[in-house]
Amino acid sequence: MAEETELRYDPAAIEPKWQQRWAADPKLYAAEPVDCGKPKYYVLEMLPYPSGQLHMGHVRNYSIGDALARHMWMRGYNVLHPMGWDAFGLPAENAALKNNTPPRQWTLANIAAMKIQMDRLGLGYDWACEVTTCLPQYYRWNQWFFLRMYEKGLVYRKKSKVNWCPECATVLANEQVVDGCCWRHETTQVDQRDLVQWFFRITAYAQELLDGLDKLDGWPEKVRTMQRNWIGRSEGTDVDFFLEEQGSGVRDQGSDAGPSTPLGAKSAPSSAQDDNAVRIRVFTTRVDTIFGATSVQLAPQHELVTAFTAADSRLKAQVDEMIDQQKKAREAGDLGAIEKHGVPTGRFAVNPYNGERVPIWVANYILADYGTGAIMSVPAHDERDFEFAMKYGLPITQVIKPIDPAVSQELPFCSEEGVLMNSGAYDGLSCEDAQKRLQEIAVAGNFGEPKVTFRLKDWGVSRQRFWGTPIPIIHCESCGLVQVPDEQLPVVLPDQIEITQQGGSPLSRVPEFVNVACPNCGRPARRETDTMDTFVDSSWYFYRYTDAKNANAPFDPEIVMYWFPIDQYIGGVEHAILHLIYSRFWTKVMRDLGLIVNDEPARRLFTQGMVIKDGAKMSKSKGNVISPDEMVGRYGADATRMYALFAAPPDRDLDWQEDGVAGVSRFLARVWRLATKYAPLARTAGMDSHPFRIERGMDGAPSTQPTGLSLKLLRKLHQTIAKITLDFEGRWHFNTCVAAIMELVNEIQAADAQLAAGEVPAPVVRELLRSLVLLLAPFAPYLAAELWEELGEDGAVLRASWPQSDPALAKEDELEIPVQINGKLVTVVRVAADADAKAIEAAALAGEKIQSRTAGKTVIKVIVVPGKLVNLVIR
RNA sequence: GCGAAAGUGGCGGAAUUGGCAGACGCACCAGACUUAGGAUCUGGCGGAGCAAUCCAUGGGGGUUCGAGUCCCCCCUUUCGCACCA
Repeated sequence: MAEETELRYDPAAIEPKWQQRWAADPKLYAAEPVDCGKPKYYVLEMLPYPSGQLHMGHVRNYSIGDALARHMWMRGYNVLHPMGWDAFGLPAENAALKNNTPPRQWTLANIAAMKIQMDRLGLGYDWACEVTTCLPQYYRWNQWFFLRMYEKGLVYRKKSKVNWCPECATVLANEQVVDGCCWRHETTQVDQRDLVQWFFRITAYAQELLDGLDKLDGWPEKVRTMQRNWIGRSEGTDVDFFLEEQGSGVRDQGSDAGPSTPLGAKSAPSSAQDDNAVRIRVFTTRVDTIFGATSVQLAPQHELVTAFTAADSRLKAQVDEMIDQQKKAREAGDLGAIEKHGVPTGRFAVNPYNGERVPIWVANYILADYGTGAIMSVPAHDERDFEFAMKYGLPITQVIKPIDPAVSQELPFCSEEGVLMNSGAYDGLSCEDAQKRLQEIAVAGNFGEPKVTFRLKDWGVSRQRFWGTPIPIIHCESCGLVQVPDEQLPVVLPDQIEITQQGGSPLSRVPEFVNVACPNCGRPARRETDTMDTFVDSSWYFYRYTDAKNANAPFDPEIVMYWFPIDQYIGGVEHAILHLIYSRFWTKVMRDLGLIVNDEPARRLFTQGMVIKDGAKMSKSKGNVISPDEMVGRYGADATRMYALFAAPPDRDLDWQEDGVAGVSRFLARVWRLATKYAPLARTAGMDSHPFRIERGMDGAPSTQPTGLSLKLLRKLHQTIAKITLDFEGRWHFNTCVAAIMELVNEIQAADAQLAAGEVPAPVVRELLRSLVLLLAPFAPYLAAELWEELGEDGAVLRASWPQSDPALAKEDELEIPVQINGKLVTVVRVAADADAKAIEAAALAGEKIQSRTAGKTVIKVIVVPGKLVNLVIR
């Protein structure tokens, strides 16, 4: 065997060879037709943004998904395992600015580069259903959906304060604002601007999106909680306080020329409770405390404040300063830490329940965009109001006392375990009863109603960018907003465009794009120049995969019905609210459009941990980025992927240590040597030989039974099969799967001398190696393919059946039972695996160490757990 | 501040139901082989001790024959939310 030393595991030779073979076999990873008769399995990984470079997070995500897909193929499923590109978005425009490369060209080149990286990694995707969101074949359906939603009233336009990122020069959704800064530019503070924007009415589905979470038991609880908090449902009451008229002189002075009276008030009524009085609507979850309201607090941006300040320059200055201060705090990133601060407006409001007059203040802690932007302040029963009242010496009136007299009455008392006091006719009612009663009164008196408020806002989708889906609307001077007719879709992005850093939408500077005949009246009109948020693209791309080439519809409902819901979705937890809530919304909209029947996109969701390096997130700025190409080049794709699965359980963060990759690579080399060495022996056994699978005879007893070393190795094999199979069913601790394969290999390796001496029959060797390769196939596909061929097997290893564990063979016939005295380990005894408690106890007591330790002592109690342990309690 | 997850050797981690703590790998140490290699093989590797043994899963208490695992209190780290009325 002189040449043996020259043979080495060489991934650089093996991997390209199989890449070529696989590329020549497009059927290999292809989904089969819906009528193929097999059970389906849809495994989906989040599609990447084509930055040009895969990063380790992708490698990890895709290694998990690919292992699962390969396993399911081997289990005989019809697997859909697609990949695509989230190809619209700002970086392409930035690159265009920097390199003078058109976004399209830049993006498509990046896609080509990343596809090569994916192929090198050996990821088994069905490229026939590839989706690239920046191509008109895809985004025309964004436009189509937009129009269908527009027709259903789910799309609307409104002028609103929007989050504006000066760096992106575009609007951001609330979800894209993190600590007051842009999610892409973490140090760039977001401005507020007034713009007319397009919105998707996601709030129409707020309740359903919330309710659906309870049924998504295949999703991590963490994600469900985050979505619940984001939707932020709260039940309460809207109540109108009445604006008390000022002394007639003051009022009359400003009323004509001054601010338009807010909230539809007409003339100045004499009575505050007149039907025509200006109403200040507040939202409260604690209407039961309303008798303790000692002021009304308005957000600085509240429209009534604007009205007040128009006539009061001193107040205006104070309010402006407050808004400015909020802005600065946001810049500093500690909006929450800002001290409560307010100014009295000098105006008063009347409590509709008792006619009490309370001052109206403007306060910096009132959010303009939640509820009504106005609250009633009840210092005795709300911590924030308490803090505020203490600061400004506002009265604090207790109106709730605890039910349990033992509970401290110290204010603020915020519990709802109480009864009313100082509340007139309602004294003595429980908080809960009072809320109901007071709501009824408000409805009857026409000054309020029960109200459910959500924190979730409608989804602003307008972006003043070039590289996105054009919004398919035409502005016509005579017809207004006109839909682009379906047959004119897609509205295609112009090719020739100069990207500049000027504000506003780049498309507005392309006359050929903007100028269009109105589809309605034919007169000159202008196209909408906003493009859609890229989260639109990723909200439904996984439906398109099932029928990616359909030119007549976004997809064929029949095909979607077969594949959906997604059986397993895998991605990073950073998408827990943005992408995953939009996707759920889109699914419900498509269902209500009659396109699909499923309520939710994905049955199971798995969020993998981050890949970190030296305890910190990999980032260019920290200079700790490890490139997948480098790893693949040095150790091969198999070692890189397998390390990504081995180094930590998939749901936890993974610290990338190159030494670890080298270790996995050494392991694969060991497998390669072992398999190559004994493959010739294995091949001498016939293809159908399974001599040591236990056949049951007529009497139920095994008719063939391996013995000695063969038994030992086969037992380990079948234990390993059982362990890994179980993990694929749901626990997904692939790190221990890899460890189990290593143990198996170690055990076979330890028998090297006997194997070499021919002490193990060829059929057993074949069985061992064959199964080892099958177990390896989801984790190290290249090596598995290579060794499969080496073993003389026909066809792709992916088409072979996943091995089955034979429980009879996996079962140990002798066990080591630990024997404890008073809970401390003293010794172990070997007993038959099926020994009963009595036999185990006898064996334990017979042991020498036990004898000497119990001599002269009293054994009070003997605990025997068959198969587990013996514990002697002695004194 | 609120909520969630986590805390185990020098390091990544294992222990699926309360039952031999440290599987598997890395690093390290010793040895073998040698065409000297970032190769391979053998052995060792939580701490203390010559040893028998004792101590050890962030800290402290508890339940139990028995606790990394269950309960209570505390500490630390990470993540999410953070005036949502």
